Amino acid sequence: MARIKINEVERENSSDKVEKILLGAMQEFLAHGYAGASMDKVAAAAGVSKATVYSHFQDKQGLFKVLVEQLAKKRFESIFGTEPLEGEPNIVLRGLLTKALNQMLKDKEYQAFQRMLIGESARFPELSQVFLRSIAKPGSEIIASYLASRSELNIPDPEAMVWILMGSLLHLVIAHEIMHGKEIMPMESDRLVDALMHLVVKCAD
Amino acid sequence: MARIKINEVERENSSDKVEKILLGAMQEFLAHGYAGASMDKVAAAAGVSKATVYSHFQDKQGLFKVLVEQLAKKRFESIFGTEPLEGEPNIVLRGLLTKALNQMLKDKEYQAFQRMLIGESARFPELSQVFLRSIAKPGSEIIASYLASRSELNIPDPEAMVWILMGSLLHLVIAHEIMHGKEIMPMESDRLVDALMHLVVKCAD
DNA sequence: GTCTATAGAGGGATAGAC
DNA sequence: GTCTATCCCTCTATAGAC
Repeated sequence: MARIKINEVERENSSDKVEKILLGAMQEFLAHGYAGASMDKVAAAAGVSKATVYSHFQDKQGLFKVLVEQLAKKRFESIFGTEPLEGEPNIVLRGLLTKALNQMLKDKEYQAFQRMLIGESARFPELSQVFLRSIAKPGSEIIASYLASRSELNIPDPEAMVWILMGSLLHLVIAHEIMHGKEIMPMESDRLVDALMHLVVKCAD
Repeated sequence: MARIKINEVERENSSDKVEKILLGAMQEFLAHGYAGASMDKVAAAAGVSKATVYSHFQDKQGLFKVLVEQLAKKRFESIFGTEPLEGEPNIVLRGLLTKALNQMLKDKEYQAFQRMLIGESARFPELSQVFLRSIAKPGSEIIASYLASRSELNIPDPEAMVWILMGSLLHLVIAHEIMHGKEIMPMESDRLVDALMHLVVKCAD
């Protein structure tokens, strides 16, 4: 009985450390990229020794991959946590675009994640593919099937329309937040969403 | 006379080395990012000694900044080398979108540049701003003033429309080439351009 | 101006005590 | 499982010969 308790506690502590390491790794890798991050600083940020890091993860690459997959999973769940899309496009779609854009514009962790994924996409192509498969694609499909379901919108190619919608939002996030260009190329979120809604809704012949 | 000749030759050789170093730096930094690039390999790729690199550039950061500014300048000139936009939107605009998209999709150096700029945009915000100021903004303005000049298009907000157009193209380049997602999220260039042209041209009330 | 050689710091990864 | 101490390598940057 006492023995079992000890085992449970030990297992808990061990899992605790794994989470602390992943948290420290997140800080380091998101801030400095793969090559710029150091395992010493990961260990320090996690509050453990470097040897402990290596006892839970094979090497720097292994830790990095687990971290990215974990972050992608987290984002994935936050997408599928939304209720299914139904109702008036002029309200539902506008709400969706506004909410998605404002969330991306505010969420510094998301921006750092996106920046790191793109920055490392030459060295770690599988990881950017994980992101596309688990986040970009499912998100696109949800919106595409909504657009297709609203036949009154009369959209000739809903899938292409989704590329346009997502690309427009992405462009604003990259130019303004990731590349720090708010002052260089100003554009109001609402103005962009208005223009998109005009294209989607008002152009139904 | 002979002296002058010698000086000229020496000056030429020196400039030659600077260019060779910048070329080597381009290979290294585009392939591995700032932190992942090593000055030894830059020197080796340039065919000079490391000390020579440091005699022409202050340090790693200095070399990196000069390189990025040079690359941005090169791209800038290739944009302003295009003749001014005039004529039928259905031909001129479609041609522009198709050409711009296909060029970006083919040009591996451009993709690596974009990847690096985004990847380093947290550590070097001024450099991504150089890119926005010297490439993204001028390009946008050219297209915006063309759209505004064609009053028959009846575009309520030409600047917002440019965000949408450029964002859509950018999205395809990032998802397909930079993040290696051609197979995961397929989309034909022509299909995307068709959808964009439909929105721009056919929606003129 | 350019080289070789090297200083000096910090990186990833592990051995061995507990 | 976790730690401290350490190995060995590569990195940036420079000193000094030519």
